[in-house]
Amino acid sequence: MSLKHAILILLETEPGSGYDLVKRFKAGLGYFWNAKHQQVYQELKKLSEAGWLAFAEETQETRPDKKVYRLTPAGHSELLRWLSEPVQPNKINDALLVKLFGGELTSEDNLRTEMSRHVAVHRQTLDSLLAIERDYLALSAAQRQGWRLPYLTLRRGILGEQAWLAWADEVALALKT
Amino acid sequence: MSLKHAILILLETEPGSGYDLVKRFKAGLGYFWNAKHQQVYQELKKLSEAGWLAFAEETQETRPDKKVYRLTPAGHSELLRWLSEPVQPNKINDALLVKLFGGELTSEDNLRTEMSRHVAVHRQTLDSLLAIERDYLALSAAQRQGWRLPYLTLRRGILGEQAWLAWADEVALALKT
DNA sequence: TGCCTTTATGCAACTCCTTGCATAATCCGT
DNA sequence: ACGGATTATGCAAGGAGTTGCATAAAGGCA
Repeated sequence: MSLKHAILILLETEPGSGYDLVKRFKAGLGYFWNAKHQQVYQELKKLSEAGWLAFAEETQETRPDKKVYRLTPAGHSELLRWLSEPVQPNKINDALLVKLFGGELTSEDNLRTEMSRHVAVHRQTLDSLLAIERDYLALSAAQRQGWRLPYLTLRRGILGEQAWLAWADEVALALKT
Repeated sequence: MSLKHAILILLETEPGSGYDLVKRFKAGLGYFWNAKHQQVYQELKKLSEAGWLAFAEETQETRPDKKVYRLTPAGHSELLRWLSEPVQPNKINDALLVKLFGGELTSEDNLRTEMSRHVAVHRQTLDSLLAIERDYLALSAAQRQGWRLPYLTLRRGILGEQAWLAWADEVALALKT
């Protein structure tokens, strides 16, 4: 999987600690790659052992000490290798659809409630993605240049959420009977 | 996770062997819940041990023997319990977006090639979903009734793939520079 | 005759990911 | 003064999912 490579990408841009990475995941990459803090720490350990990362322990006085990780040359070339190699198309595992598929066995009311719970989540995600898009579009053309590719991933999030919500409308209509 | 429950749903509709289930996954549920044959067999074993499934060994003459699994009453009530309980919103792990996010480190040509590979896959998926939809719409209103909810999951697939392809057009435009 | 596909199931070993717990200092609000 | 959030890292155990291998008989095609 590519948690490894997501971490390499983030650290390539800027070295940081596990804790930093978790925050950076939440701020951006996290919309299309999920990772709990545990997994990040475990992966950092493995990546160090593999020789792709090196860390320096930084002693802090008012904060707990931290390990600042950065790519080694081997890590850098591994990242380039991965980028040049095809990634496999995403596999989907969507429990909500499983539930809907088998929904004859439960009440429509239950399905409607479940749907509205999910609609709320998706609407909120869409809102925050649109807020990020507004910030991006407010930048000067020169500044936008650096975020060109991440912006395309943001667009994927926006179009994906909009399609999800359009689908939810269809479902609401079908369950109204 | 809900591979367990996907299997329960399929077997509730009709008992079958592991081999049957794998085929049924490929035919329908597989568009939104992936499982390799290994995992299906492992899961069937666990579900039997948990008392949610029972199996009968069927001796066949011209074919290898098989185990036909069906829900026990405990399995049935577990399925109802699961259906009545909220499922958590889906987490996304999309390696292609990770790659695009870090795409500055590689050539645009590489990104374009990668995208067209994925476009081909998504177009094909969309085509087969649309073919299934045509079959569904050709049914009589009475027949359609039984597939009402699975049809909604099919719609999710169709709208999702269309949105994906619309996004790919945006990306193609952005990478044309 | 020889080879590939289909039917049918499974072990073993591994990686990936989640859950629960644990520690410890500091900052901030009430 | 007390409690909760923030900063910072990690172990241990287990569940979920992948990869590679193994077996075995029958059907279809060239």
